[in-house]
Amino acid sequence: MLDLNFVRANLELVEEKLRARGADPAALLGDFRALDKSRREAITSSEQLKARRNELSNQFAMGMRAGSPSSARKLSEMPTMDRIRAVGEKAVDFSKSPEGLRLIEETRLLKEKLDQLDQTAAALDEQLRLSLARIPNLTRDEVPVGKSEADNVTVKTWGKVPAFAFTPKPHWELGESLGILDLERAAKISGARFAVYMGAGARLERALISFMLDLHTSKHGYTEILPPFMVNSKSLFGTGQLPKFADDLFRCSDADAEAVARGEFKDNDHWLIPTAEVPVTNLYRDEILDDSSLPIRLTAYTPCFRAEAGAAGKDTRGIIRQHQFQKVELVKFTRPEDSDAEHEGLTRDAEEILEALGLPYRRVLLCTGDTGFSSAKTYDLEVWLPGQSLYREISSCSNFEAFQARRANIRYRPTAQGAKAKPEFVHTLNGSGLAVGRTWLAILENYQQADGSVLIPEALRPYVGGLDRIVRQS
RNA sequence: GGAGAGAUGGCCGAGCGGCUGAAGGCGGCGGUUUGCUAAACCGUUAUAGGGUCAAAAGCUCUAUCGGGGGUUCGAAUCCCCCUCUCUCCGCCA
Repeated sequence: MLDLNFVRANLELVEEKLRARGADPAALLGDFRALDKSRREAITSSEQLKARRNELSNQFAMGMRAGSPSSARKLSEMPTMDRIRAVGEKAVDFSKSPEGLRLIEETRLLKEKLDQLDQTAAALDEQLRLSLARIPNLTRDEVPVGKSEADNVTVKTWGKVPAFAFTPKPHWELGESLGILDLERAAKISGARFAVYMGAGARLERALISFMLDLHTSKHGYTEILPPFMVNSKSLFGTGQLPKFADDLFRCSDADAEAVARGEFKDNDHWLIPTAEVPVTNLYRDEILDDSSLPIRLTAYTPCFRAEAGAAGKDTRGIIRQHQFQKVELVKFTRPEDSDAEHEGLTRDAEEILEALGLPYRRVLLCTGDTGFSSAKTYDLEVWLPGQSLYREISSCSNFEAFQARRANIRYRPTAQGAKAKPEFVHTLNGSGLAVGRTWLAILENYQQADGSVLIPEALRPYVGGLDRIVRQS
């Protein structure tokens, strides 16, 4: 979410940034000015009435105290004689006096007006909040302007694309013929876009998870987290999946998509996580972090569940696009001034997994049109897939700046300069390190041999019990 | 699932119908003292949204004691609903 004050003061800039994304500023910001203005007017007049109400209430309290000491002091604290007198005074209670009755009447009238005004103010506030919640993050200036992934810019390329003396096969052929991947039975038990891994295939998937977590925790300084795989809608709002992307999510029977569309986010409904980013980033929702604890670097393995509503017919072969896939995620919380460097570092941490596994890849800086809703800047890592002769996304590393922190209310208290430091929003970042399923298939395609077997990368062998090659299983 | 107890500021913890945004303590910050450190003492220390202001500071108003609703002239305090935490019982991987 963008800062309301910032949008108000920089409306032209916001419009320009939205256009760069290919969004329609008029549709998103349309009546922003008018809405903002009437919201503030409603708040102002409501607060004036409230000030008057409090004033009347004070007058009443003073009247009670002057007219009837019994109300000013606790009976139990009075000497006996005062107590007897105080009880007698109830007959001349201030609340029954003409002045008291006048105050009560004015307050009552005031309340009627106030109830109405407050309703208007709340409705306007809600409208503004909701429209703000649907505006994507502003991309940074160094993000290239472009419409689609065709306009992304390759920043670097690593590794040698392997040359084969034979025609390399796609992973679905390799997986089936090796007997380690069964898509037909997966379709039977769960439907399309699911996979069953068997034998060395299952072992390889598990090995990759451990390998990635180990590298990130021991070498890159991340703390391992194992979060819930279901979250509530408040969390999904916090990281930006809701309200806009409800269709991409699987939700449980207690989750109400229509309520979400109205801008109601609950803490007692359940949705399957589309990425570990959601539970891990929301770990610190509504908290004020200690300055000295930053940056916080967390890594988590989770399955990820995606409805893939808009992807009908896309990537139907193999396991590129699944309703459930495994992923090791990297998440950071940083001071604003550090997020840029931490973003570079996080991307490097993901790249090192690819390098350790000897998988050729390139790093791509996403253009404005391809950058995700919540992100200010995103690098994609794309792994080379010889079976299909193309680079395919295997990691996406984003700096969200304060966008998610503002939605999730994650702050820290700066201690610099000794001045009275007000809490500020942290910057959040995350990236895949890596998508395990796609790493699995990249290994199959890159390490396939003429005889149809697949070599296991050196670094991974300790994780598969020393196995150096996957051969056909019976 | 059943019974009970609880949720208060960065943290702990009082308050249980009226100048209570909230005692006290801890922590933080500033200062005094001190050869340095420590200790002691004094002061200060919530967040958000409005208004004022060119802007900031300041001043001012409003809201906030788990969330929502109600009673009342007035609610942290009384009532109802919900969520979460803890204890006991039941069930369960």
